[in-house]
Amino acid sequence: MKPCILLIEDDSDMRELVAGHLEHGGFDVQRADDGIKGQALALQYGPDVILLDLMLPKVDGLTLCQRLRRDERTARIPILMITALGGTKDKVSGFNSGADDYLTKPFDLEELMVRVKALLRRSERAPLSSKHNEILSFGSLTLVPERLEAIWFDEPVRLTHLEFELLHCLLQRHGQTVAPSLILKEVWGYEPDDDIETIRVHVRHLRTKLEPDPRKPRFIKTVYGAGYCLELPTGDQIAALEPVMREARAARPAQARAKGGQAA
Amino acid sequence: MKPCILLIEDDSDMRELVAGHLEHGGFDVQRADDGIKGQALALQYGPDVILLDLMLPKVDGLTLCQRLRRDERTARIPILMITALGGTKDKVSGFNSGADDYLTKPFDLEELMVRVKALLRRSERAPLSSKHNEILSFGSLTLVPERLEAIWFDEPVRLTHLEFELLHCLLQRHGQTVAPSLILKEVWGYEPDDDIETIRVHVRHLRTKLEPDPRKPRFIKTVYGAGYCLELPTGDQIAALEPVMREARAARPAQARAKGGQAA
DNA sequence: GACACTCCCGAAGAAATCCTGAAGATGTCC
DNA sequence: GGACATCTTCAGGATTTCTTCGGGAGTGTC
Repeated sequence: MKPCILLIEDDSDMRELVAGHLEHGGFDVQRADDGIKGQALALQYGPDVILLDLMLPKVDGLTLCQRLRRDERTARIPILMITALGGTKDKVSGFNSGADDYLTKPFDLEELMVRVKALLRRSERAPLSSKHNEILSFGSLTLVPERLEAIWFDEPVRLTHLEFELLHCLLQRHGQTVAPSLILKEVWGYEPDDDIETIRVHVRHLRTKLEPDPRKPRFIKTVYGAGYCLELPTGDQIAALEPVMREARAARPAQARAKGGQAA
Repeated sequence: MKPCILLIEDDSDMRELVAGHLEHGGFDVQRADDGIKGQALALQYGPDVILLDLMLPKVDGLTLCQRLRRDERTARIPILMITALGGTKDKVSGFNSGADDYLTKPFDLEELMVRVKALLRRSERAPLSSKHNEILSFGSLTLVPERLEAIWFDEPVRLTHLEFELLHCLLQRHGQTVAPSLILKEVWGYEPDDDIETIRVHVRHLRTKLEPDPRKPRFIKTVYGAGYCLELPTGDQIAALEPVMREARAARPAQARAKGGQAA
């Protein structure tokens, strides 16, 4: 039985290119060229995965995504969003409408294939959001569990598993100081042990990846004798910080952030 | 069991938008369109979180917030304040009247979600300052155990553990003279020893952080031969003192208050 | 005013906590 | 096995916080 994929994309060239590749890869592909038809087809066929372009006529991708999530019949279908990153912040912060993964144009067809298969695999073993596999967004930060990535001021930052969990833990308690014991329980699953040293190292790694100047943390603050506290910018602060972030990134080699991160 | 949220907002469009999103996110939402109804519903339902708009007919948000805090039955419900103004002034005065978190319009619905969930999680947080976990407020002073901070005349002041405990101890006995032996027992856990010298130093630190002129204490007074006594301004005195505080802060380098405090 | 007592100040030592850099340990992929 | 990424552990140093101490100022009593 071939897995069924719903492809919602208005540009016909792109649509046929992608659809052809998927069909050649052994998938059944349903096509839609706007949001309305997309929603109808999603209900009609109950596809295994939905590929959703962000820019769509009639109903845009974000709205459609939310609608699909709201409807019980389509709520648990994995959605892969296709977008042009680096545009307005609204798009990035809009990932929270319930997508499971994303892909930026232009993308490699093989990479698309890999991601679709990953989504299919995941929906088999983890029927619903068992832990956190939903995209979570807050201001200038977006966490994408599917690819262990943080989109931070419009640029993807690769994280390790523990770094991701740690950041997730702090984000869930944004503005609050989180005690080491709680972090250990949530991220490591430890009990009343106190291996605080390990936390420190991972916090440092997060800082080198996110902070403009890791020596003087702006966002991941430490509260002496109490724990760590995440303080993300909101509203106007985001726009005000953008030049700072850009400059900091230009100063540091990009590879130090994207790949090595801590060792380099 | 769904967590219950009380949403107090006069603008009906905004109210339904937020309420819908929260309900979709798995919350029970009670709605109120003015301060009076809001207070009534808070008592009736005992919600887990209260979303409170600042601009309200009948009773404004700040006043309502203070009232809710004063009433034993609603005192420990987390309050998330929503306002159109982004000025930090309003923000801290929001905290000052007892709010736990703060959001400015326009805000991202997902961000609201994260904050609400963070507030719900508060109960499980590890108490930072050993015993006290709840925001304690009196006039122009608010103690936030969450961050080991005191909001003092609309400006956050970072405290150390002992400073916080000491101030907390004095605030709980506001207007009374607290004997050193009692302070030692409450803050240090000592018994009838007399290490009064240590107390003096910490009182001094508090004074350098809070008093306009630490040499002539206005608020943390010493009662010769008896102990210390906290006397905070009330009512009109607060407004009268604000220019004094502002001037004192401008005269001293900000870093001396926020960071070093005592050593510098 | 002399005296004992209490309190404030500055600073320096002690202790706790945190950061840094780097080295092992482990697991994965080719 | 070797290259690589990740996680943990550790020692040294920097920072923050807490305590202690001597000198001096203030307070109350005789």
